Amino acid sequence: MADSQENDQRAQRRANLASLADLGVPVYPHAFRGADPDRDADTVSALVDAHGSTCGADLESAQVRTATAGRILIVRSFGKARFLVISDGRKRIQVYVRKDALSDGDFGVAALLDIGDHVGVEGRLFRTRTDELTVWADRLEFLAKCHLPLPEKWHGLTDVETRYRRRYLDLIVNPGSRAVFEARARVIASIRRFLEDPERGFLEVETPMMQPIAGGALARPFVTHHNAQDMDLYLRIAPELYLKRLVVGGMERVYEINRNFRNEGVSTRHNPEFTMLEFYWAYRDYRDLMTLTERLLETVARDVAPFTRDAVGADGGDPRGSGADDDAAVVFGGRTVSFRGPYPRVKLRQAVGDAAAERLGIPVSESDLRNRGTAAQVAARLGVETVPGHGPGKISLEIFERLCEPAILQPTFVHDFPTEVSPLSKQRDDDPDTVERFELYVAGMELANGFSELNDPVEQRRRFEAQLRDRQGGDLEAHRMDEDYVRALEYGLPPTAGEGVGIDRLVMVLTDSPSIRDVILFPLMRAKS
RNA sequence: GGGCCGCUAGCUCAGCGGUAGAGCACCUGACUUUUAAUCAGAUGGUCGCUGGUUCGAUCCCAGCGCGGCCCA
Repeated sequence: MADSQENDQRAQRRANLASLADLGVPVYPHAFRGADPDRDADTVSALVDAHGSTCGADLESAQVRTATAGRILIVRSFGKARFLVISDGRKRIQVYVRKDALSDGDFGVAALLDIGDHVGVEGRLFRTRTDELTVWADRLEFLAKCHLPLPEKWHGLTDVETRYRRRYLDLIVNPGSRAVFEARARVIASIRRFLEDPERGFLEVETPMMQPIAGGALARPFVTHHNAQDMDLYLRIAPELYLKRLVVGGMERVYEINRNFRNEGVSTRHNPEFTMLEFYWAYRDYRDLMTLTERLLETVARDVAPFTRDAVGADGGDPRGSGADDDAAVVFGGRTVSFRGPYPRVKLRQAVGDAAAERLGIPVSESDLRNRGTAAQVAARLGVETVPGHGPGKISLEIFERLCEPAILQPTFVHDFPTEVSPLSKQRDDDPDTVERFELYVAGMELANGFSELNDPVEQRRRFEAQLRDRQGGDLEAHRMDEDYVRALEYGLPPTAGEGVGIDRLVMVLTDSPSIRDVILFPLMRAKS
C-alpha cells in the first residue's frame, strides 16, 4: 500500500521538489516577470506568433531576447544539455538548456525538472539545425511542480470519460480541445459583435436564473429552495418571459446569452445546463427573424470557420468541395455544412405530410394532420406512439421529429407550427390553427426557434389555460400560468419577434464535435465513487 | 427505459481458465542542435466492484457502478 504508492512517480516528483528546496530554490514562487523590470515576459503564443516564420539568419542578426514561461510537455535530455518543449496552453516553443550557457545553480534546477512542471526561461531566440524555433536559455526559473505524471506525449489523452471529468488534463495535452473552446469564445464574441453593431442596436441584459415560475419553454425544471424566504424557486428553462417584459418596458431590442437548465436526459445533443442566445426585436415578425438568422449564422461561420479548419482539425474534407469559395462552410461528421444564406424554408405540416406519404406510399395531406383522428392514424401506421392527451399538433410534431429532423443536413427553416404546441406564438391571420413560428435545423439538430410573439393578453391567458389542462392531464412539460406575464402584456407588448439559438449545438457544428460534451468545458457527469 | 460495446501499469493498448505483457512515461548509466531523440539496463498492477462456477478466474456466469454507441 504505502510502499508501492510511495514508489510511484508521484513520490519521485516529490523527491525532486524536495531536492530543489534543498538547493535553496523557492519551490512555490509568486510570479515570473523576467529580469528586465521595464518589460513583461512574453507569452509563448506571442513569441510563436511574432517569430514563427522568422528565419534563423534573421534571428541571429536581430538577437531577439525573451523571457517566457510555460508548462513543460516534453523533455529530451542529453548529458550536458536538454531540450524542453513548453506550452502556454495555446502554443508550444522549444527551449534549449545547455550547461555552459547557464549558471551551475540553474542547470542543477534543470536536472530536477519533471514533465508537467512550470518554468520560466530567459535567453535569445534561434533556430536549430532542424530549423526549430528555440529559446537558447541563459536563465531558468522553477515556477511550480506537477506532482502527477501527464498522459502520453504521442497518443495524448483519448479516454473520453477522463477528458470530460478532468478537463484540465485534456486541455494540457490535447491542443484540439483548447481550440474548440477558443472557437466557442469566438462564436459568442462574434454574436455579440453582430447584435451590438449600431446598425442593429441590441442591448445585452441579464434576467433571473432563479424564477418562481419556470416559463418560456415546454420543459421540466430543476427546483431549489430559498431558505430565508422559505420559497421554492426554479432554475430557469428559458429567459423568454422576462425578456418580453423588458420589451414591454421599452427595451425594444434586447438579448441575453446565458445558461438554461432543463431537467431532462443527457445525450450527445443534450446537457442539463446549456447556453442559449435569446433575443427580442420590437416591430418585427418571424420573417424578419429568419433573414436576420441567416445573416447572423453566416457571419459567425465566416468569423470562426477559417480558425477551426486549421486549429480544431475540423478539416476532414474540403469544406469548399461542393460550392466554390464558400467561406461560411464547415465539415461536420465528414459532410459539408454551409451557413451561407438564404436557407430553404419548408412548412412543418407540408414536410411531415410529404415524409409520411413517401414512407407509407399513400397521400397524406395537411388537413389530415390538422385532424386528431387522421393524424393519429398516420402516426400509428408510422409506428410513432401517441398519447391520448396529444392533439393533432403534438402528433404532427412527433412525426416531424421522427421522420424529418434527422434527415436535414443543411440549414433549413421549418415554419408555421401548430398553435397547440406553441403557447407563446402569434397566430397567422388567415389560419388560427397555425402560428408564425419557425425552427432552424442543421445536421439533424434543432439549432434555433423563433416566432412572432403573441401580444394579445386575452389570447395569452386562453393559451395558458389550455396548457394548464394539458398539465392536469399529466403533461409535466406543459406551460404554467404566469399572471404577472399576462399583466405585462396588458400594458401592451408591441409587435415583436423573438428567437433562441442553441450556442452549444452551433459550436458543435462549427468545430466538428460529435457530442455536446465536447463543447462544454465541464459537462455533467455522474458522481464516481 | 431497452440493446450492444468498453473498463488490464500514470497514458495508449495486447492478453482471455494455470497466478499478467508491450510502447511511451518513470528510475539507473552513456550522450552539448534533439524533436515520437538514440543506446544499454531496471522498476512498476487489489486486470472497475461484489458474488457465483471451478482444484484454480483478469478470462466463464450473475448483479452492480461508470462511460461510449444505437434505439425508445
